[in-house]
Amino acid sequence: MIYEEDDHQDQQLGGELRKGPWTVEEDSLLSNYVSLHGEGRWNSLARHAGLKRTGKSCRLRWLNYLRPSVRRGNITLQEQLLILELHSSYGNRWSKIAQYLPGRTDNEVKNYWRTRVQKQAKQLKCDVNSKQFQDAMRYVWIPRLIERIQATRSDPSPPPHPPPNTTTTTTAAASADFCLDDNDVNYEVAPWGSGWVDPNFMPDMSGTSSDTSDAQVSSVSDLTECGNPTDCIGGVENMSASTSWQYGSELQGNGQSDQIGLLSGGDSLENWWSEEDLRFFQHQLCDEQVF
DNA sequence: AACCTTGACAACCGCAGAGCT
DNA sequence: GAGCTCTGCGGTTGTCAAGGT
Repeated sequence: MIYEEDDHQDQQLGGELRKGPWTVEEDSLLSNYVSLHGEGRWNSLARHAGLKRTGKSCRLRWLNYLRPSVRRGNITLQEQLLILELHSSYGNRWSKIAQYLPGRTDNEVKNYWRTRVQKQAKQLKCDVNSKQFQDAMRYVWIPRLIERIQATRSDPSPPPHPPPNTTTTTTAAASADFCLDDNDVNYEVAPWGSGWVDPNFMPDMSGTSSDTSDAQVSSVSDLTECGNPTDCIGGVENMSASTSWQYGSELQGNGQSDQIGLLSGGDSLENWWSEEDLRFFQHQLCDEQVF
C-alpha cells in the first residue's frame, strides 16, 4: 500500500476538524464517495470527499451506520441467545461476536451487552463477569430464551446468518435455529455451545467458586472439545427438553416454574428474573460478590 | 410544565498490530 | 530494522428521547 497521499495526519486537519453527530450532508458525501471509490484509505477518503472529519470517524460512521448491510432495529431473541453464548466463548471480543450476527456491528453488540446484560447482572447484584452471573445466564436466562424462541417459532422473522470465512463446525443449536434456509449452504457456525447447556453442568451452589471477574469465561477450547456438535447441544429443540426443565428444576423447585417470561410477551429483558430467582441467586450464588 | 432519571445508541479515544517506505 | 501510517478493536463518553416524579 502506498501512503504518499496520506501524509496528512488527522491532527493536521487542525481546527477544521468536525466532531459530534454527523449531518445529512456529511452522510451523503461519505456515502457517495464510498459508492464511487470503495472503502479503505479513510484519511485520504475524508479529504477527497470534502469531509472535515478524521479518517477514523469516517470509517466508523460508514461501518456502523451508513453501510447498506447494516441491520437496524431490535435485537431478536435469537440474536440475544447468540450474543450470550458467543460471549461465553469470546468474552468481550465484540467484533468477533458481531461476525456471527450479520448486519450487526460490534458497537451494537457492545451496547447491547452494556445496557441490557449488565443491567441483569446489576439486578442480581452480581458482577457481569462473575461465575455466578455466568451460571445465572447459563441455567436460567439462556434456557428461558430458548423457550421463548420456541414459543415464537412461528415468527417469520429471518434468521441471522453465520459469519463468512469461518471454518468451525456447525453446532446443532446454530444450525437448527439460525440457519434454517437449506439453500444457504456454506454456513458455518460458532464454536460455542457445549458448556452452556451441558446437562452435566450444574450451577456452583457452594458459593466458593473463584472469582472470574476478568471475563475469563469458558474457553473456546472448552467449547470445541465436543467431537460431534450435536452431542453437545442437540439443537434448541433438545435443549429445551434436556436442559431447560432440568436446570430450571433447581429454581422451579422453588415454585417459579411459570416465571420464564414466556407469558409476559415482548422482548423486554426486564422480567428475566423472578423474585424467587433474585432471592435464589442473591443468597446462594452472589453472596461473595461485592458489586 | 419543569426537572430528573434512565435507556439506547452514536461517536470519540487510546492502543496494538499490520503493512509499507 | 526503524519509523510511519492505516486499520481495527475495545473501552468510554456524549447525546437525545422517553418516562417518571
